[in-house]
Formats: sequence, C-alpha cells, structure tokens
Amino acid sequence: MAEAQRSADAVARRGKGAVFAPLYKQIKQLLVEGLDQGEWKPGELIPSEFELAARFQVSQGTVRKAIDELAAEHLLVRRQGKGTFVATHHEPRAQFRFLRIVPDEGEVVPAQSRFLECRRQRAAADIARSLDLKTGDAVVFIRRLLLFDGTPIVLDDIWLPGAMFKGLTADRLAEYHGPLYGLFETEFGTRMIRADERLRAVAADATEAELLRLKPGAPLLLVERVSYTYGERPVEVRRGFCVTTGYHYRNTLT
Amino acid sequence: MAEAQRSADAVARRGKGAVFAPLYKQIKQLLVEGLDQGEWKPGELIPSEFELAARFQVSQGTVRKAIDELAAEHLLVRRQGKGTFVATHHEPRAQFRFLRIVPDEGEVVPAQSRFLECRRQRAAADIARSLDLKTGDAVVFIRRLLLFDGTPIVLDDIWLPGAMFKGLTADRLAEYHGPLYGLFETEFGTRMIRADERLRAVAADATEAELLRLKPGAPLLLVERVSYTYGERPVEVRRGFCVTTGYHYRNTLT
DNA sequence: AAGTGGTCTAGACCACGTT
DNA sequence: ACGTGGTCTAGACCACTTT
Repeated sequence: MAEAQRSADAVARRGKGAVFAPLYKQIKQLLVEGLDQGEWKPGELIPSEFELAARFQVSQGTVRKAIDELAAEHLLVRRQGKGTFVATHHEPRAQFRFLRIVPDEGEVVPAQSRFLECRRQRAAADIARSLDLKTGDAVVFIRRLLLFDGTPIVLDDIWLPGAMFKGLTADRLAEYHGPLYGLFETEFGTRMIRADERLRAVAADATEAELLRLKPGAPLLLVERVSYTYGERPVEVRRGFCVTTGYHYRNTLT
Repeated sequence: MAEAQRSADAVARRGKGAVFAPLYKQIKQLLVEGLDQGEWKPGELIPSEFELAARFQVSQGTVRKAIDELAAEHLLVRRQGKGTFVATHHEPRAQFRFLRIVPDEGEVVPAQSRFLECRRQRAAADIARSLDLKTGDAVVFIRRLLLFDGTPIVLDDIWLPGAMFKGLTADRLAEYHGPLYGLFETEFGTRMIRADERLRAVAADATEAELLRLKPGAPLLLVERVSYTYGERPVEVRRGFCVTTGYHYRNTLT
C-alpha cells in the first residue's frame, strides 16, 4: 500500500471527533469479534498471519501485532511451526490460571469437585447487578466443594445467567470431570477470559463450618469473583470460602 | 547490517550447547544491567531508541522490542514525544501498584503511615531464607500501621537486609512522607519491581487486636509478601495483617 | 523546526513442526 | 520440501512535546 494511501486511511479512520485507533487495534477488535461470534472455536487453529493480512488488507506485521496482544491476554495461543490457536480451558497451561488456592508445600495438584446443589432461582439484587441482569431474572445457582487430597478446602457458591446456561443440571455437573470453565466453554459456548476478585477474611458460619469440617467462627478466606467473557460481559459470580491452613491464595504483583 | 553478517551473528551467539537468546532479549538484558548498576536512575530519561541502537549495533526496531517488554514489566515508562524514562515509585501511576487494600466503596485514597518500631536485629531462619541471607545475619525490622481515613486497617511487619539499608532509622521513617518503596528507591538505591504474595485468613492475636482496635480472634487477612529487585534478588519480607470490614484486597485474573 | 516515541510496511532469514 | 510463527532490518510517515 502506497504511503499516500496510508495517510488517507489514517485520516479516514477518524470520524468527526471520533476516537482514533491504530490499524492493529482495529484488527485486534475484528479478531475478538470473530472469537466472540464463534467463527473460530476454542482449541481451533485460526488462519495464518498472511491469510488474515490478505483478508483485512493490511501487512502481515500489523496482523502480528494484533495477535501479539491477544496472545498476551491469553485469548490466543501461538505455537511455532504450527500456527495460532484459540485458547481453551482444557489445555493444561490454562488449567491453573484461575485457581489461586494452592498447598503451602508440594505440587499444585488438580482438585476434586463435589457438587452439593444445582438449581434455578431468581437473582437477588446484588447478584443481578453484578451480572448485568434485573433483580428476579433467572439464574443458575451451584454450590460445590473443592477437595484437595480428599479434604474439603473450598466451598464455592456460583451464580450464572439462566438464559445463557439452559440445560445445566446437577446430573450434567456430576458426570463431568475437569475444570468448570472447560464445561462452560464446551457445552455452553461461554469462555471466561478475565475475572475481578475481592478478598476478605471472615468467620465461618454454622453451614460453612460443617461443610469444611471446622468450628464455627474459624477464619476463612472469602474470595468474591466476577468473571467476564469477550467484550467485558459479566457471566459468573462466585463466592469461595477457603480454608487457609496448609493452603494459601497465591498472587504475583508485577 | 548485511544478511550474511546477521546469520554469522546468530550462530556466534550460541556457545557450545549454550542457551539461544534472540538479539532483542540480549539488548533487554543489557538495559536491565544498566538499570541495576544505576547508569540510569529512577525518573531519569534514557537515551533515545536510535542512540541505543547505535551503541548496541542493532537496528532501532530491535531496541524498540526490548524496550516494549521492559515497559510492559513496568521497569521503563514511555512518553510519546519526550522519550523513555526509568520507572519510579514516586510517580502517581505507580503509586498503587503494590497497594491492593482498598475501600469497598469510594475512591482509592493514599494511606497514612504510623511507624511503631524500627530496629536492627538478627534474621530468624525463615526470614533469612526468604531474603537469601544466613540465619543471624543483620536485618532491619519495621512495624507500622496503615491508616485509612484515620482508622488503622493494616499492621505491617517488614524485614529488610541490614547491609542494604544502613542508616535506616525510626527518625528517617517518621520524617518521610510518601510510599515506602519511594524512600527505598531514593535513599537506598533499591527499586522493588516485583513481589510474590501468599494470602491467608487468620484470627487476630492479642497484639494485633489491640493495634487494629479489634477483639482477639477476629478474622484478619494475612498477606505475606516477598519483594524482588532487578535480577530476581529478594530484598523485602513483609507480613501484613489487614482488617477487611469496609476494605478488601483487590485482584484481577487475566 | 527538531527530536522523540508510535505505527505501518516490505522483505529477508531463522526455528519449528509436519508432510 | 513446505508452511507456520519468530526475529531482524530499513525506511516511511504520524503524533506529541519542546525549542
């Protein structure tokens, strides 16, 4: 593309007072839309950089920069010699990205899930607000225990938008093995890509104490999470009560 | 630089069985060494991309990629039209990078520090191990309260290598205003660039309860931090006891 | 006007994986 | 041998800041 053409494009890209976005950001946005709309599904190979460059009428380097950022955000995964793939919660590398509770010593080992409840209900005001729903809208409520080495360590209460998770039942959960986000991705086409968490220390109430085999009043780490899919759309609220004797929540500040 | 020369370099870069590193990674390493050795100090302007390219005998694009990564890691800060600067804990943008305790509602506001203790002591075994010291080596111990809006919210116990923080006294702390890491950077030439944290819920003991105006046994969020400077060298151990009523620890999973 | 980082392009070659 | 991503270069122009 000639330089004069480039300049014209750069100008054309801005509307009257509209926000300016570099070409590679626009390409990035187009790729996210493709992912969001399911053009390429988790685990699949996306077109090569040159193919995408031809499709979008830009140079390969511009596509590369867009993909670079998407790979940094874990939406895509590059594999040298093979191509670029849509990230999935099923691959081992992504397995522990959202699991921050680990044993003080020893290996990070997959946890076992025990589902206690799974039913449809109407969203309370706070849950509805977090999920961008209206109070009283249908939600799926899940309660489960995470066991490490046979010991219950985390009690999770989870709320999901009912419209998005039709057909999610206790049986479906019980027969599934692997990370919950893998199930959501494969069975319901909803991929979690980001989450905000708020952590607190609280005293265990009677229910939590019984399920986690503690005395009421024992300190628990409460992790309140809101997870987002493509386009910053909230799709999960989770409250995890964690036993932190022998286990901790790990974090790296960068 | 001619392509044949390039190839020769690429081969020359590998020793016998030595690890391969792309040129830009090597440039990045050289820049980190310059930062570590104080060639450019926090807040200062580093040479332009073209100057660095000339110095290291590579193209500007290669220097750019090295700087890109260092900027992503918050070691450098780019400012369009002005140049690239060494990151500092004094600038507002970096102010809250290591402060994760925030009020549930309202603005993130700077906390007030009240120093309770500052003395030299011999390192206990666990502290020594975390700081890469020997048990019994000199360390500086600091105890302080962080107050938000006049209320004590965090009790921090901090250990620093004695050799690195000669001359750090209670008076020095008391007369200083601003983030602790700013003081460390300016007065002791030690810049914190990364930290690992382990979070737990614990019950307040008598001392913690008194200082934080709680009842003994009240749940507290315990944040154990090890901070690192250039080259992954640990330089601080911190144990923060946090009141999480009205405040929480915020985190984003990406 | 001059200097800096920011974007975009085009083309070369290297490293890796598959055919 | 071929196709993919990964690195490196060179040069153009844009956007921002200071002189």
